[in-house]
Amino acid sequence: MERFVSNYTKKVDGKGRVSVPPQFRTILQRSGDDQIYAQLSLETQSVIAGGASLLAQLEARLEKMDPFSPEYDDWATHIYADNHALKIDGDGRIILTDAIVEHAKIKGEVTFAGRGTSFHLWQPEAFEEYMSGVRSRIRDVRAGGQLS
Amino acid sequence: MERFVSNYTKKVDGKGRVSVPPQFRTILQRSGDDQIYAQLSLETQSVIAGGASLLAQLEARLEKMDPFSPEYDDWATHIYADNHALKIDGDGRIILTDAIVEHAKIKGEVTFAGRGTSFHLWQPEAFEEYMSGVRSRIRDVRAGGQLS
DNA sequence: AGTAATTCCATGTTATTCCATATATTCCCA
DNA sequence: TGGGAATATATGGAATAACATGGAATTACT
Repeated sequence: MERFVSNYTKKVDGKGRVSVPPQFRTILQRSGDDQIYAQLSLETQSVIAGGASLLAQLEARLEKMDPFSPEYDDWATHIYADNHALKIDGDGRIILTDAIVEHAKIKGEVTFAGRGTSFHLWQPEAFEEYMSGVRSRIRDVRAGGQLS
Repeated sequence: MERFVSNYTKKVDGKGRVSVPPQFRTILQRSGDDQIYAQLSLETQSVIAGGASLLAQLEARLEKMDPFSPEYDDWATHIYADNHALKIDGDGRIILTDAIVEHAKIKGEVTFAGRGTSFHLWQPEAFEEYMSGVRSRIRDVRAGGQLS
């Protein structure tokens, strides 16, 4: 399976439309996806996005749980109710929902950040901050001798 | 099978009419449902809704029980008597029964929340409260190291 | 006939699709 | 390797279609 790699920042117009980076669009098309599943992240002010395989991945975790447990209810509710299906239109654009825009504090621009089998949506500055945190944490671990 | 994903809030008019979100309506139509089975939730002030497959799912649980046990009677009664069949009219609307409105404390607006093979009906504020509980419980589990 | 329920219709609103142009990218050949 | 043409993308706006919503008309019930 092809991976979502690199990051791209795109403009959002007044109607909430954004054109999906062609590199990502191609991957989605090839796996037969005509829409993006976008889930609000619980850890950061970002959105986890991907094709049908992303939803399948989440559902696989769900299926390992006891269907009558409260944990199952919580997880299932989050997976489906906090998930937004964004159709890719004829021009390769998606429309961000209000919930997504509010959660990620998006205003004018969005960054699409590759994450392998999925990608994340960020407000550009928030993404930069997050990235510098990521980088310095990795550096710290290395300095401590964990990695060569 | 297609999943009920995302959440949508709709107005309820004086006659109790609500238009079903087109995304959900399409899924129901495609599976041949012209009505919605709506069951009062025993856990929360919400209503569990879906097509014929939802009822089939509930009946499957019933069939695993001893038909001569008191539990069977209770469960069977709940499945059928606490269940309201809501016809979808020509304009894509359903009419909420008084029992549903009272149980979910609906007043003016309802939220349709996707739950995969079914969806839930909530009074909008109650839904938001429920969701923040769901999200924080999942976050707590993760912080405790249960999930990555 | 009176009442309630359902279907039908009208209209404003929203969402989606379509189109046009500017810009960028790729490809081909000199 | 440097144009330059062809193709693809980005982006805004216009046209079209779908939807939401209230009320009226019709039907069913008693």
